[in-house]
Amino acid sequence: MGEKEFLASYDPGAYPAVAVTTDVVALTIRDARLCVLLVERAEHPFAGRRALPGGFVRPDEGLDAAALRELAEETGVGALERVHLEQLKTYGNPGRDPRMRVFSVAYLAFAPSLPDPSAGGDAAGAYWVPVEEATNLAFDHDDVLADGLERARAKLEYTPLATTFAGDEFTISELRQIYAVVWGEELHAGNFHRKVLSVPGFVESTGETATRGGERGGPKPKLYRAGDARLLHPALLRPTREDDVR
Amino acid sequence: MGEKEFLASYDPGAYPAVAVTTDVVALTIRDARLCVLLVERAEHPFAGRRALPGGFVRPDEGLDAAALRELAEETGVGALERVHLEQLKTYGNPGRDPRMRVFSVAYLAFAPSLPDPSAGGDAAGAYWVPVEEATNLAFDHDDVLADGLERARAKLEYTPLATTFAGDEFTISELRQIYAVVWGEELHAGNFHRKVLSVPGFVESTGETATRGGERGGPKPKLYRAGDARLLHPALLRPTREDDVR
DNA sequence: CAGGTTGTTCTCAGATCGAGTATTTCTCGG
DNA sequence: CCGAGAAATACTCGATCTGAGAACAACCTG
Repeated sequence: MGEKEFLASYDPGAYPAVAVTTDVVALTIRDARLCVLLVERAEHPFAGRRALPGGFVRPDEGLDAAALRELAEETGVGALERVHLEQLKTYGNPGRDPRMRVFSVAYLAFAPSLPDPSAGGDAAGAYWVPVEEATNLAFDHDDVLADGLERARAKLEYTPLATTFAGDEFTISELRQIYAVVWGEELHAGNFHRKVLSVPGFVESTGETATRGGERGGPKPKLYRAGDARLLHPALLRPTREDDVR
Repeated sequence: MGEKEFLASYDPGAYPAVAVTTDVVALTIRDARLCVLLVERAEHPFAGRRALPGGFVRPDEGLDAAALRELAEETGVGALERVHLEQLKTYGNPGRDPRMRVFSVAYLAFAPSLPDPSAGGDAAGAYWVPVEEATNLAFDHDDVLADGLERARAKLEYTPLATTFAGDEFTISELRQIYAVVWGEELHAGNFHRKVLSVPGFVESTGETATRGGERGGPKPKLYRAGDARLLHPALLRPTREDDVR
């Protein structure tokens, strides 16, 4: 019966204290690797272990605002205009924090390549780690990261969010690289090209051309910017996986 | 820095109390209408208004368990084997409950047609309401319901969850009805038939035939049961919507 | 300059889709 | 008991989409 059962009988202090935090799975691409932002824990539980950045939701702060603030504190502000931030899932198993009942609302963030976070913000020990190396995290953050990665991979299929990993202007090949890195498999260049240009609103041409060809040769590619689509229609599906049955 | 910032400086009682609840968007199909389970509030805030069923998460209870318990309390147990329950989203804006800071973890449930809930359980005022009539709910439950409906509609596209609205055995037409009711539009019978049978693992034949034809005529349809697929490959897409751009 | 790489466009066969038709088997109201 | 209408299922057809590969020119590096 909604909150009413609880609140009708609510006696402040009668219940054990609970805390609500937000944790952020912030993803970016650096050197053709998918990386996640981690911090090193100094304090007691899991001291020395790496964890996702996060923290307490303040009394008058919304959840989205709390996640955005945490991210800004770790990465240094300013770069935050182009990030995409969305709620991922809430984790609240008893015992996930050894000290008290903590509910963590996890968020997923996509960011273009950012400078090393150590420089700005009050977070001394924050850094980007390739996702394959981000194991053995504190709390249940291994699970959170895994859920975030799966969500990110799925979102690339039917939303234009891959463009938030790129700069303002990008080439089709750079976009393909993003898909390849996040999905962990190469894509057919010709088909990808055709597909991207055929989905309405995915990218729009700037009319310009890059000043240089690729690293190892090739013509100067055309430049594009993100279009106005919110959903890709039809979707860009991952190469067939076998995990569709069981 | 995870929970550590908060907990390092945590002084029980120094922070205003917060509460965590679960609310359930439980959907079923009755009389060819998509219905949601609502309860009538008796107590103070929003007294007399309808709300989603939900309640306080107990100290040693996980989130999924809390949602399942709430649902069982409202619908009467027993029927719970065939329900699908998944986390939807967490709502925690300050002010969403006028009395104190409440975080609500919303769940989405799909259930086959159930008996009227008033009969069983301790919830006197629970009943199924067609979703179009479920407006003006307490708290921010209008938003929660809207999010749940959108999620449900999307999930039918790429998962076999529509079968959880049906009984153990069903006909292709009954399945089509479910899609039509949830999506709010008719589907081409022939194409739907072809599609369902061509997606591996969606349904499997029981070899049996219904004992009767349709209400208003037609041959006795074949019976099927849910297959072992977790994802539909390729997906069953909704007829083209225009809300893909903006 | 030569060889290898890349951006971009085409081709082609196979799968899929929307729409419509055909056929057969029912139910129901005279 | 009959005939009309409805539904289950199968089939057709043209348009579209997909994956795989080839072609070609532009461009880098050495």
